[in-house]
Amino acid sequence: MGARTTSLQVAKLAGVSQSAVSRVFSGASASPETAKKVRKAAKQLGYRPNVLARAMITGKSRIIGLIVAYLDNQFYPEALERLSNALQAKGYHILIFTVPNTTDRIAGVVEDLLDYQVDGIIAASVSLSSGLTDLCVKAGIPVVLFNRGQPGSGLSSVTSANIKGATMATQALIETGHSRIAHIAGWEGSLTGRDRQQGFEDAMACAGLTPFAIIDGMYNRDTAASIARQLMTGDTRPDAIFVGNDHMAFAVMDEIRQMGFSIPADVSVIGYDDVPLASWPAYDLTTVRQPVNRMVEATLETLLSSINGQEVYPQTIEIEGPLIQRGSSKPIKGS
Amino acid sequence: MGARTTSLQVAKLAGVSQSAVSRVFSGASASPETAKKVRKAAKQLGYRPNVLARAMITGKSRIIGLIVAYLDNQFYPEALERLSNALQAKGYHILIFTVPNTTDRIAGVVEDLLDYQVDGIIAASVSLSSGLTDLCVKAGIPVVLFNRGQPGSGLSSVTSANIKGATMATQALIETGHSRIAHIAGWEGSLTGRDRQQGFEDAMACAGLTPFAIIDGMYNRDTAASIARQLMTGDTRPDAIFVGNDHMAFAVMDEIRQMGFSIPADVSVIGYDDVPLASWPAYDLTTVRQPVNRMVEATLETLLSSINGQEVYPQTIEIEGPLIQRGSSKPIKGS
DNA sequence: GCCCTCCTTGCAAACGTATGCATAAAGTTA
DNA sequence: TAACTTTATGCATACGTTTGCAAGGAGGGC
Repeated sequence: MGARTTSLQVAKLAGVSQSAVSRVFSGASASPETAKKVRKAAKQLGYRPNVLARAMITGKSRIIGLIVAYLDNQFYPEALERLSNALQAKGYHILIFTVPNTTDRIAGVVEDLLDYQVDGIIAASVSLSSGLTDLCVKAGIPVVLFNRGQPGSGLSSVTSANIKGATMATQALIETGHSRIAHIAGWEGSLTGRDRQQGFEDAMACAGLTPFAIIDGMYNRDTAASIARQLMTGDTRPDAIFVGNDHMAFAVMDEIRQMGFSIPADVSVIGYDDVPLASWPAYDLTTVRQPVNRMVEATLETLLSSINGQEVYPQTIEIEGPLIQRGSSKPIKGS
Repeated sequence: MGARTTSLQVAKLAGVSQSAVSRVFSGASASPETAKKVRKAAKQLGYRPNVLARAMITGKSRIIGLIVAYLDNQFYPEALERLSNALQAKGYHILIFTVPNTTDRIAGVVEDLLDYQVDGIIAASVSLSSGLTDLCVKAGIPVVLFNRGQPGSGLSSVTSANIKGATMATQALIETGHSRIAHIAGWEGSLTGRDRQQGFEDAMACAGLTPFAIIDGMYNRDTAASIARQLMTGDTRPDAIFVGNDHMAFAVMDEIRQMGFSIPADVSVIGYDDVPLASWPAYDLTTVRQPVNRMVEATLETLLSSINGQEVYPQTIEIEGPLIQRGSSKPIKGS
């Protein structure tokens, strides 16, 4: 057992050379009759080409490394599933690397990745130090950042139009009569978080309003919840909270409701991402949609054309998504 | 670019043979001074061993194939994260294969898996036809079923003690005064679903009660929701519903609340899994905990000892978890 | 000082495939 | 039919490692 059949054994059975077998299975030219003999013998022996051996010689492993940090945020499993399905359809597969919250362990992870000779890397919500970036570039391995830009890194990135989305969300709050608007930001170490905060600030300034508060929620449920409690405890309270992502927004809603407040009567809440859970009645969260499908498509297109040798200059792709009005914020008048 | 440094280049720089370099990096014996020279040269060149080449010769790829179907059920991302972290710590990595809901495409997926020369396979909530099982056995690749048993398959499996857990949940409902208890089952094509149903029926029979209804929810949100609506629409309604997993239970709660009923005043709801979301205040779901940690540990222990050549007879491991009492069911009297 | 053992090291052969090169066969054109 | 082009095939090498084998050197016991 454990001895898989090789192309040589197939060759012998089919009465041809090992090269012939290889050519049949790698799509190179071969006469119809040889192909037939080879396929018959292969089926008989249950032969399938060894991907690793093939990878050694071609230099293409057909493995894509995926680095992912926040698997508890529903956005990422969904993205993972779509990435995986799309890649599988193209004959690639995902080698997954989960990275602990601490950023320092990422170095080891990237090195591990390179050891596997991956054809490309998708970094979801993860920042790469310039040293690591160099490592990948030097190894000739394309990297695409998913849902997290990194200016000056020279890497391609695919995100939603975070500034614009946050602006839309904030404007919607302003237009529905809110004036004491707080923002629980995403982690300020991430461009995505900073951009959403930027959009918030722009919209506020544009309306001549001062933010009620801006506090870093670290993309963390507990942090966000305790910030929400703090915000709702003072003598003057916000009448709306724009939260840096849905994952935190759920915690905020939970906390606020537990304090006895009503959403949106006492305070409106808007999130960002539109994860499936946002549409579930228990939360019914107004939020800015990140179009996962199109983000995934753009990511793969960028990555795969890099892999296929087309010189792709680092591009920063931003995809716009609509504001999805739901029950956690006051409805727009007249609509 | 793209030209990674090889052990041969390191050898030349260090003034030793290529074998020496290999031995240093594969942990074989080498004198301290050689090791030092090699490491220095390696660091200077940025050398790291090529895992694929190593895999070719050793026959060990240090890749574990993971087949997973329901990534929208929060239980699986969580399990995935823990599996990945634990495996990373042991020098393994996960090649992920998402499988569409249709069961027929699994064949192709398993073949793809074997092509990558994976050292082992974890099938999460997926059934393998006997043909596929044979394929893996013949290839000498150990398979462990995670959260889904498959009697007679000859494969090891790790699940929670589903019959017992379901019995506990049902008993809790009975003890708190419910008598018209319905069960929205997991997919009847899965042993996990059948076992939980079994536990439900046992407990009911034991108490001399007749199930109010037993309907297959297919592990699907929409299906579960429409069943819930149907159950709550008749003139006699259940006073409790035991749902086959949390994922469906959330849909059931959403639907019931939207109909204007109150939980647990009008109807108690109990789920199964204890995913993180179950403890969030919006649902506060009473549920049977599946101890993910211990299930992951057991899975890896079984899998890795198989991989390391220890003859492991197929084992069926069931891990017990407690009932977690929360607000979606009436509290036990006196507690 | 001799023999034996142990540790270290280099040589060379694998692992299973893809592919350049040369040759043979087949087809095309005049 | 001859010359030339295209297509098919086998041989041999290469990919980057691990590892059995043999040889060399160091050290210990007598």
